[in-house]
Amino acid sequence: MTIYDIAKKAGVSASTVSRVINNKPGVREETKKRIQQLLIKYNYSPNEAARGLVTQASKIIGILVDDIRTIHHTDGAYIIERELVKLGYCCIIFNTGTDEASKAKYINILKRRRVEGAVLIGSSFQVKAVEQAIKKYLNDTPVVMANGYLDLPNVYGILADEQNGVANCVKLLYDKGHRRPAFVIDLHTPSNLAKKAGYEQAVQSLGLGDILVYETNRTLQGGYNVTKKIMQEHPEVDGIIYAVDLLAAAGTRALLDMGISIPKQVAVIGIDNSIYAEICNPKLTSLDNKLLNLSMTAAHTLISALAGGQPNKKILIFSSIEERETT
Amino acid sequence: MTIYDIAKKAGVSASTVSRVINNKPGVREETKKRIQQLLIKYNYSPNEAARGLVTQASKIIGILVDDIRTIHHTDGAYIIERELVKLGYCCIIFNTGTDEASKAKYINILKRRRVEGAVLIGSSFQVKAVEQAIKKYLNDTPVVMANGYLDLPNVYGILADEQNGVANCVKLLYDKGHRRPAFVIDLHTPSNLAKKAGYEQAVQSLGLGDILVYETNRTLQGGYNVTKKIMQEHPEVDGIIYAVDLLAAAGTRALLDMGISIPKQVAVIGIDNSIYAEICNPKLTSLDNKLLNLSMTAAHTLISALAGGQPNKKILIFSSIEERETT
DNA sequence: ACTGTTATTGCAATCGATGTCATAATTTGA
DNA sequence: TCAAATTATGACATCGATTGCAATAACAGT
Repeated sequence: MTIYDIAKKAGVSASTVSRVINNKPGVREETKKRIQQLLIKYNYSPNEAARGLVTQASKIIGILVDDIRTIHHTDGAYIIERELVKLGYCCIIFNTGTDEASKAKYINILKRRRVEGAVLIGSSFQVKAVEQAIKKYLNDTPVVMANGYLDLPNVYGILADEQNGVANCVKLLYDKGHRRPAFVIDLHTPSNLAKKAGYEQAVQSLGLGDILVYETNRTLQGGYNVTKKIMQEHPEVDGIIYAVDLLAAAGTRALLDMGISIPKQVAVIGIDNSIYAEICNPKLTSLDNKLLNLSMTAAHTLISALAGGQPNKKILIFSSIEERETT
Repeated sequence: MTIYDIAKKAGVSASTVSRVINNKPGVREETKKRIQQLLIKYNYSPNEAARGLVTQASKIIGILVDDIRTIHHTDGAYIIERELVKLGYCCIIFNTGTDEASKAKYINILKRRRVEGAVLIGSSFQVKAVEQAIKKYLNDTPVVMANGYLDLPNVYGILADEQNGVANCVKLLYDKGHRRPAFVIDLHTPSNLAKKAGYEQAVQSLGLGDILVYETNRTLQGGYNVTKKIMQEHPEVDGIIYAVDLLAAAGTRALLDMGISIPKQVAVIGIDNSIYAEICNPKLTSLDNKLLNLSMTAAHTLISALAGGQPNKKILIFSSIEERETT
């Protein structure tokens, strides 16, 4: 059922039908009524692709998510979607994985779909390949990075202040008498490297001795094993900060299984203050990077840019520590 | 940069450029090379909307998710997205909420975008308003329901066998000597009602006395409070089955806080076997509805239907119980 | 050299909308 | 009642691709 079919049935031209559909003036009330009834009768729905072709407005926003195992990234995508749908946009969502080349490929797909804006969720987009792809394909399309930044005229960055956040975690441990903190990292994303830098900075400025950074993969088993390893190699450790709550959750279990009391002997801090932190028993103290806030800010930055506004190029979201039972 | 721009620069017609882009035969090798170089030089990307208009193929799949708080629904959406992207589709994702009218609205949006197929994730799509909207707008578009079914020619249902699954949970408790099971439900979705029916059926067939069904909202606080209430009103209860892992996680904490030992005094079973069940301490025994399997099956059912195949109209996915530390 | 084939290429219609401009219909004013 | 102003409507170009068919070019074969 096209606009022409309706026009024929109504005995008018397509232009008139178009006017009615878009509620434009210049149609006699009587014909308008007649056309509206036909539109309903035949379940007419405009073809947005055709409409977008002539209006040069796809009304599509592209959302790329780097890692779907990261619960707040996927949650963030849904939050952003919800805000944009309110304005009549629709969102195409892709999970790109962490590989650079495939990210560039997805940015090209966004171009082919002629998206009006894009949101890149995850710090791993902060790489050369993405920068080049944006320059090449999304040159005059607003791009908002949720927890990342690239220095391009059309890119807006919303960043969590992770370095200071983690430094504050070390200070919290220090204030509670824990002088030998370790840090567990999984992926080497810019975000995680910032966290690590915060840990190192605080350890040095407080004079807490050697840096103790351990690596593992982002699984419960990984978090469990690395924790046992830490305690075996460095029994003097009395606090562990994990790059994500998931690992911290596994870590607390490892500590309990080793008969170590939390937080008395070893304190634990997770990062993200996700639902995991609350489900855990004992409940995790966690660095709250305000990721919900970050996603909302990303959405509204994009909305502002789409409306032709001049949003801030770079916004820093401050963190706080949600203390629970592991410190 | 359109196909005409490239054509002009190459000194050929748009048709020839189109042939090169789509790798069709009938272009001299030399001109082909020349055009390909220009395509790269000017970063040409085809406008998929224009292409879709003439080919009558949007290459878009619509995914509707009823409740983004349900972690396996959102995960399911990403799994389905990944499978379809491989075939060159792109997915528009909407979260509809549980309200019927808005679901119909989103189905209309899918129509306007001329999606080639749709996936509805969540049992709450199993309602009249959705049935009518599908009939009206997606009449000859394959629609796959992940955990739901509607009797329409173009609808395919992938269903978790929740009723039997929960009945088996009651039997498991029975076999372990727990004779007074309670059941906690949150939303009144068809899925949850099936779970409840399974509970009731098993309690009756095993002759375990009164039905003990409690309601709460899907929050940690809700799960915590309802558990305390159950134990206060019915201290004889020795097993609790929760409609979702999240509530079970909160419930175990409530029991522990009351000084009740798990599973000796009261056993706990969650449903979905999500990451929550593993993060919990003690780790939750959980009914595994194979939701990952369900999502994959949904994706492949849609893919088959898109390819013109005749997939099964209704597929039942059998569940199993993942026993951990709470039974 | 001329005709018959075959390999290249271009013209023009099409997809389903929108929007400009011209024209037809209606209303207003004198 | 007729010109002028206003309102309603339609014809047609356009957006950026694809594609069937016609036209041209290249190349054999005799």
